[in-house]
Amino acid sequence: MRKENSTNSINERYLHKKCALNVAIDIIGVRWASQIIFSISQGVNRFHLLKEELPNISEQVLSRKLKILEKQKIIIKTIIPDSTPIGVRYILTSRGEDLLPIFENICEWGKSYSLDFEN
Amino acid sequence: MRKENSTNSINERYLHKKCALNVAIDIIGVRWASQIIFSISQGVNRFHLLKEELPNISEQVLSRKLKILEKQKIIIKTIIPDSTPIGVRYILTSRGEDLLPIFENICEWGKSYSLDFEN
DNA sequence: ACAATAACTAACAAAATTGTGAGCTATAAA
DNA sequence: TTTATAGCTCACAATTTTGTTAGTTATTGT
Repeated sequence: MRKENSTNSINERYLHKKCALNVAIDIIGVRWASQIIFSISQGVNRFHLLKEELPNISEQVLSRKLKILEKQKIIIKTIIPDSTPIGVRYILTSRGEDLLPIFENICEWGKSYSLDFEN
Repeated sequence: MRKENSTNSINERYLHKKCALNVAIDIIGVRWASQIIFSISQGVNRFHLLKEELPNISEQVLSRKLKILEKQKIIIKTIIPDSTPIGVRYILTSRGEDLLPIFENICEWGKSYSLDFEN
């Protein structure tokens, strides 16, 4: 899937090495990721709930994004005991929770930005 | 270039409307953008200096990114008077400067993240 | 037996971002 | 007059991300 030797990949690695800012940006900067993390923090923490909350996301895309966030240790997938059909709940790790105050700041910045442009 | 009626565009608009967090993320989350803003804040504020600092970026890509940041009113392009060949200097707007403390936080988060993964 | 629900997955296609190669303008120094 | 520097722009191609369609498993309720 990913070509390790494309300029694209080389540039990605270059930026990651240059500054951890770029590492973080590549995690939170992809579509849906920040919104999913925020939604989970608000209690929208199950597959079908996220599907309702984000009506335009397909199941395959949601599944993919959750899997990536899990691999990045930002969320943990837990099985709800004694549930049928089997229930899954996603919770934030402490690393995931550390993002929430940052999101607050980014959001504030975004609001003042939107004021100028969307109106 | 951009298809206004693709699901991709519709989803983008949906997320922007849902929360300004997603507006901001779409600005700072594209390749090179955050690094360029940070570099300019450090005095690497001319076209050729940025080219040196980021050896893997092509002139066309750098030019494109600067133009977008200018349109977003994050940087301002100023002509250096009485310079030959004509010199250009990029400076951050106050909106651009407001990003710097946020970048600090994101960077800190990225560092602790990298500790777990890159080593 | 059949539909419904939760939570996926695989193969594929479309769209968007990112990068390439060549060329341009203007000025000045060698 | 050729070369160098600063700062670009164009048309195009490669790569990556994002979205689509059609399934699957397992269990419960009807």
